[in-house]
Amino acid sequence: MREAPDAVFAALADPTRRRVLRLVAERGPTSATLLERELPVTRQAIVKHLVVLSRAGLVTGQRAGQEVRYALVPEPLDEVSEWIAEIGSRWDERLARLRQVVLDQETEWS
Amino acid sequence: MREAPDAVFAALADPTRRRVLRLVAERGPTSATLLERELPVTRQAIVKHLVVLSRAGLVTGQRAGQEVRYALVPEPLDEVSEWIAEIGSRWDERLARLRQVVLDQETEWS
DNA sequence: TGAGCCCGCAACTCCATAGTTGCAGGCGCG
DNA sequence: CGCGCCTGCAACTATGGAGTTGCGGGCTCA
Repeated sequence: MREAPDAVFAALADPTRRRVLRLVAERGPTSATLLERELPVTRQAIVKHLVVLSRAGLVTGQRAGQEVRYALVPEPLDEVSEWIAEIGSRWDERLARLRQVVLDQETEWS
Repeated sequence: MREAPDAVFAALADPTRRRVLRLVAERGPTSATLLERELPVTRQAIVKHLVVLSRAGLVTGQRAGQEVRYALVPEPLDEVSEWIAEIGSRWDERLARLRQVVLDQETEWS
C-alpha cells in the first residue's frame, strides 16, 4: 500500500522472513499451512511474517475457499536496489572528485 | 570480515543507521563527532551504529590522530543486490513455467 | 451431521537493540 | 602545564519483535 522503504528494509531484516519470501517466490501462491512444513517454526509465526511482508507490499494474500494464497509482489524490492545504487553512485562521485583533486595536484606540480 | 548476508540485511534495517551509512558514503571518511551534527541522536548512538555497520563489513574505521575516520566499504551491498536478483529470477522462472502451461493448454485445445 | 482441516484472535514469554546519561582517558595546541 | 576536544567503556531504560500456546470459528466432504 504505502511505499515506505522503511517497511521493506525492515521486512528483509529477519532471516526466517526472507526464507518465507523466497519460498513464496519459488512455490508461487501458497498458504501458510503449506509453508509450515518447510520451515522450523509454527504456522502462527509464519502468518505474522506474511502480515509483515504484506504491510511492506512484498506479498498479497487472496482467499481461495478455506485457504489463503499468498503471492509475491516483487516491485517494492526495486526501492532497495535503487537505494543501494544511489549509495554506490555517491561513492563513485566521491571517487571521481578525489581523482579530480589528484589530477589537479599533478597539473600544479608539473 | 565475515560475509554473512544476515548481518548486512540486519544492518540496513534501521533508518538512522541507513542515514549514517549514506552520510559516510557522501562525506567520505568522517568521524562520529562530525556526524553527530547532522543527526538527531547522540554521538554514542552513532558510534553504536558504526560498530554494527563495521561488523557487517559495510564500513571501516581508521585512527587518524585523535579522531577515528570511518569510510564506506560498498562490496557487501552486492550480496543484497544478488539476493534480490535471485528472488526476481525465481519469480521470472515461475512466470515462464506458467506461460508454458498456458501454451501447452492452448496446443491441447487446438 | 460430524470429523478434519485451515484460518483468525489473544495472551504471554523472552531476547535483542536503539537510545540515553555519566564518567574516565588520550591527543593537541597555546 | 592546562584547557578543549574526541574517543571509549559501562550501566541503565524501554520498546519492539520473534515465537509459542491455546482456543474458537468456518469451510468441506463423506
